[in-house]
Amino acid sequence: MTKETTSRSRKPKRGQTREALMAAALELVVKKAPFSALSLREVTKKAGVVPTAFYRHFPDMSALGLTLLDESFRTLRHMMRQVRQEELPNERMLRGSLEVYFNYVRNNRAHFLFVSKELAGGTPTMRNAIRREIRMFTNELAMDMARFPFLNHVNAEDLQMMAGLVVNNVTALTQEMLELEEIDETGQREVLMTAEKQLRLIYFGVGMWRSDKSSS
Amino acid sequence: MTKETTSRSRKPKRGQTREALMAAALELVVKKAPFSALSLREVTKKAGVVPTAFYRHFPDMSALGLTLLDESFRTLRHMMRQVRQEELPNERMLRGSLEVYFNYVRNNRAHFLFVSKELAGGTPTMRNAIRREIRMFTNELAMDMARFPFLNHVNAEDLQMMAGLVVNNVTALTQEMLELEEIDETGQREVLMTAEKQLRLIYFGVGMWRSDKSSS
DNA sequence: AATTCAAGTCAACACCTGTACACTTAATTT
DNA sequence: AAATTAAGTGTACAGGTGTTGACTTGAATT
Repeated sequence: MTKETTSRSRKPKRGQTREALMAAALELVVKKAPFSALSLREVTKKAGVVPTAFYRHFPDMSALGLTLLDESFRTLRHMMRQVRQEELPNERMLRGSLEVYFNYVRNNRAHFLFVSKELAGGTPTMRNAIRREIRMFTNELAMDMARFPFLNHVNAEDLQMMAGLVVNNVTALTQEMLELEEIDETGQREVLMTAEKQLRLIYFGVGMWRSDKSSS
Repeated sequence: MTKETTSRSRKPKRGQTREALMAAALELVVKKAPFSALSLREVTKKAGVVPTAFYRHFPDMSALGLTLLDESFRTLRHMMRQVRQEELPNERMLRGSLEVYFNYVRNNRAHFLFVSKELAGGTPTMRNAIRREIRMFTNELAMDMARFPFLNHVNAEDLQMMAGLVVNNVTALTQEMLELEEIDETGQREVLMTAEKQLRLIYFGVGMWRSDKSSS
């Protein structure tokens, strides 16, 4: 009967203050300052809760930050997995993938803003966590490319280099996108078109690449 | 006689507190936190001066930030101008240019760290100022490329796109470089080599590019 | 029905923050 | 030599900060 919520560590039923705190922090990041500049007190205030209540859910602000980071990447990884398993990369699907990705960015603006700001300005712990996630994406992309017959003759190191090139650019374009107003659809379309051209250019370059000269 | 320092607004002779304040802020950015998280008081403390002395040189912290930004880009522009006027871009000089650039980054680590952190986490004013500078570099690179016979048939929009691709990547690699310890020369060499390969790949892609289909 | 306990409140603390104001001092101008 | 002025100091205040400890409360466990 009342056993819906199982065993120990029952979910917070009515008191979803934890979520409120995370949402408040995220909102402040969007419209005020980088996460590292937020104070515990203003987060709790925005969450409509007394400062000391914070400690019932997180030991300190940096713990909140790491939770937020985890949340951001968990959903992003999920989306990436879907895009990836659709088809092997080729020029045709490029446009589609980019549209899906940037649409996702658009719908998760707050999380991306949070990550983007912390990537450069966060604590070392935070920065390393983010860079590790990005490296994971790069690795997965490199693995996908390895399966592409077109690239049989390219060695692992160069595949990594190519994937890095793509990821670097998408990251930069994402940040460019985040700088645009939410309503600026023209600007967003422009970024998308630039992205497509840049990736196509990379695609051409990849086609010409020869992994000779070994790795001196 | 005593007229060495001219007319009004004489240079601060002994009291080079202004420079001390800027140096202190820069040092704190390197080893503590993004500029936006620094307090006026800790900057003055590190500069060995009483808090209220700050106001003799800057109206507030954000003014110090803008001055720091100006200083950062003034010397960077100077270096870029030298590199640029050497020769038209081609594959041979690529390695050399990259070495010069990354060497410069290495020798101005504090300034680059400052800019890198403010690019994402600074005030809107700060972010816009930085993005404007970067856009200027992109434009200049596009102009250089336009002079390249190889690229006669590429229209202006696409040149801009290509320059953007290069700048995006160099920016990302610069940040990667800044994450490395100052003593990690192996890592730095690796970044340099990756950079060279990535730009060469872009170079190949540029060679294949055709600006047809106009801009739909 | 009694008990336990997670999740909330309130009051208080020691500290750090930006800035105003009045004062000194040494150098430059007159 | 006298006057001015840029650049430094010390004190003070009102406000924000993280964190403590003791208290309340209502729902889940027993």
